[in-house]
Amino acid sequence: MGPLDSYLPYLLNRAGARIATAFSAEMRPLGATLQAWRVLAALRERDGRRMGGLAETTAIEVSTLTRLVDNMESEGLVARRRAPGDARAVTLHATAAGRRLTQRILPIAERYERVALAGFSAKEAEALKVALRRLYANMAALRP
Amino acid sequence: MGPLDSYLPYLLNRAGARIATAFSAEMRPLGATLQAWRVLAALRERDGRRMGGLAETTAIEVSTLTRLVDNMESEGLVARRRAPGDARAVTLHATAAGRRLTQRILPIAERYERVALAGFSAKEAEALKVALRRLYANMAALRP
DNA sequence: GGCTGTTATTTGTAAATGCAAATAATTGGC
DNA sequence: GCCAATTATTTGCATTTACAAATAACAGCC
Repeated sequence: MGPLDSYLPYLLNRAGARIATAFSAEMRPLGATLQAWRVLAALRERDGRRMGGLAETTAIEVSTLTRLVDNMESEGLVARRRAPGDARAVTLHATAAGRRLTQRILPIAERYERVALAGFSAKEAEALKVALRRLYANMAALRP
Repeated sequence: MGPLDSYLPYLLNRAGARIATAFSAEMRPLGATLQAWRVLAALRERDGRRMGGLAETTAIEVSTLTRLVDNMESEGLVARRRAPGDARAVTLHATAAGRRLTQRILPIAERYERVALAGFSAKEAEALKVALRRLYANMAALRP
């Protein structure tokens, strides 16, 4: 293996960590966290998801998610309901307060997208996204 | 903001998390961790780095790194030395055992690079790396 | 040479994380 | 309809993590 900064997982993690750290710092004054935002964003896209599905799309471990949702629930941002037709499953729903918080975070998220992609042409940005989706799919190969 | 999976920080994190989880699982039987590997890889590239620089290149928080290095040191993988010319600073050095472990991990790391980039042409792979470096540089803009 | 402010690392502490085990409920045979 | 195997979520527990404060040593200025 050559220099570290030609190693893809390294580049990926390094960029991801930098965005995550900066974004987390922005969340703090709002009393939110990056992970909570992920959950809210996922629910904004489709409300009433199950814990398992939510874990999958947010890339948060289910047991971690359980406790994160505990907190968010006690803060009144989301509510758990029993899934209709399957009493094992739980569906998660954003509350009005949750949706309000989502609206406050959205412009910040949009700014991050812009800053991250500053200097990229539309074509380059799209190519990067396509590549990241592909890479994600590739990694499914050696999953547990 | 549109669908989640057109949001760049999301794509980045999701891909990164998947690689990290899978790679961590591979490290376990070796008695290593992903973070320890990052340190070893950074030392392989240049031994005798300082803690601060190491934190920077590995994207591990310095206080986290201190304790990670404590562990690695007690496992005999690395050794701290006082930096010559500056008694505040510490330089970190891989031991023979550390280098042996590095050699065992290298082929795994190389496999991950291959799997992640499966189906990418050399040109596409390089474009992705360039984009990730650029993105990383862009994010320096709104750092603490 | 002795302050003053800065830099490098560590430590205190509370919260987040992840694996494994536990719990609860479904499904598919039979 | 009952049992075994599977699926969805939660809990137990030990580790990792990050922010902030503490410590230690340097650098420049007078």
